[in-house]
Amino acid sequence: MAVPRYLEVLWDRPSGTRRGPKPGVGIRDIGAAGVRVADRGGAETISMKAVATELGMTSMSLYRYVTNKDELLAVVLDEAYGPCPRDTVEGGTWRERVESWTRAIAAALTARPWIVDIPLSAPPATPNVLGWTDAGVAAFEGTGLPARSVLSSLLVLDGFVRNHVRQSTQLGALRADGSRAPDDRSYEKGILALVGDTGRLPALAAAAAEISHGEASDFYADELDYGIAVLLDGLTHRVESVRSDPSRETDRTGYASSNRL
Amino acid sequence: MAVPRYLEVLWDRPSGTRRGPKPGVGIRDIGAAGVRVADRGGAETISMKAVATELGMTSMSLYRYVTNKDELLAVVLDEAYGPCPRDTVEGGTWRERVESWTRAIAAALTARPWIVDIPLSAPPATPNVLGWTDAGVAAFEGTGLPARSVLSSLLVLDGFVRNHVRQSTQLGALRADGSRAPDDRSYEKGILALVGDTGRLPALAAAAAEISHGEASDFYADELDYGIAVLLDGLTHRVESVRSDPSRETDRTGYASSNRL
DNA sequence: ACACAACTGCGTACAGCGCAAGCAGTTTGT
DNA sequence: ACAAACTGCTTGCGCTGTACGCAGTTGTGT
Repeated sequence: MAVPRYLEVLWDRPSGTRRGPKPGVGIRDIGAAGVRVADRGGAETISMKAVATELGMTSMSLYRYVTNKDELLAVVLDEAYGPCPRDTVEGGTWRERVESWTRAIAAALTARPWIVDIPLSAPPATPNVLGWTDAGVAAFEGTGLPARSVLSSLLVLDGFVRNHVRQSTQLGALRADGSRAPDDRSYEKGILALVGDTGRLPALAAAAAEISHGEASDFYADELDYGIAVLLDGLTHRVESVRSDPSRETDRTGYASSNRL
Repeated sequence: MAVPRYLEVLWDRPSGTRRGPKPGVGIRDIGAAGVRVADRGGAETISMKAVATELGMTSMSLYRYVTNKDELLAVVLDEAYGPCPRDTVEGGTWRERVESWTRAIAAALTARPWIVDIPLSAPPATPNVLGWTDAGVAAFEGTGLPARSVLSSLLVLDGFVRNHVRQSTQLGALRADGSRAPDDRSYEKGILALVGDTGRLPALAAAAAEISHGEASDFYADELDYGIAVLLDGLTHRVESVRSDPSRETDRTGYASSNRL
């Protein structure tokens, strides 16, 4: 189970001298080409042919750089994320750092909403993606949380942001080019129209009714702010409990609920 | 923008009398067939041909029931979720209800991890999916949270669970058939091997090192417990602040952070 | 200098995909 | 009786990922 070649190249680890013609393109070029393709037509337009054509090659030439489409997607994904701006996790309290890290991820995903549609069968171990994780870990410095909890926290934050972006796109509040649309509440109204007269799902119908006759709002920003606030409050609670009882630092059973399913 | 026909049928809304031969299958049969296909080979094996063959039809016959693959996926998804067990949101405190709702979703997704791999371009307005949302809204009854916040909370919870299941599958801690594998920490060790000698990403390398020489643990359960605990703590904070200051009930600017990006 | 190995890029080929169009047979309303 | 509406099917098109093999280029070993 050696490290795949495209990863060696991405991490700039030269593997001795190479014979044969110089490669016509670098992997970063491939990633950038894929990003250009996806920026135009979304994640599902990333095909071997499309990326190859963008580079002026044929699709089969691409297989000299990646062994299959999954690797191509990983390369494109890494390029799409780009490097994490490290100043987002410098200075301030841990809570400020974590919040700004989370908002930086949200900004990156918002700029290219198709990122969350890329189907990957394994977490990519690429420089930029891991760079974001590294910055996230750094943001939690000084909290006293054990490493495992820090990574779990990053997963929670990242999961929320990813779902938020996906939902915003699906509801039309976020356009493919990253610009935002006003919330016309058509979704809530559609739910009302569909569910209202069936008599089923009374709780949801009531909620939809309550929402649809309020004043207009910015779905994207409101949702993001709410989620981040909830998550940070939860993390604060966690950090404070670890600080008041440092014996819990390596004991994660403290928060395990009794009714595991 | 009328309601698509497959939705009308899913919601049992008969549309007058129909001429011609009786349909050979019902949509629920189609959904069940799709679930059987995906149970065998994952979400990406759900094709028109595969589902049709499972039903003893040709692929083109399926188009008499759904207009495109997206609708087929929505039908399969609805069947895969199944109805929400309503007793999970009855009795107890709101926190207990919300926790058991979240764990019920986790159980449903864990039983069929391919659910999170289904690519949908719009949130499905199908009975079971909306039924889960309805139950989630009901779980929040009595919290005093405004409807919009309740839906936002459900999105946060659902987003976490989805990402948790995806991550568990990708790391090998959750198998395709829903059974769980022990955490061999191969991912952390892979990260260490790759990042360790590059010298970059020191925070992540330190975290991976700290994790990989601890005792073995159950990634799936630990991660799920941690996330749920963090989220519920955050929601509790939210509920308490609304209760102590009911004027915030319809004012969501209270938690908006100052540094929107 | 020369052979060989390694490498790049390309052309061809194949199975599978989503789906458009059209056709035969069945059921219903008029 | 007749037409409208419906089901299930066959055929076909353009697209996908990728296996295979070949020509040309470059470095290494003798």
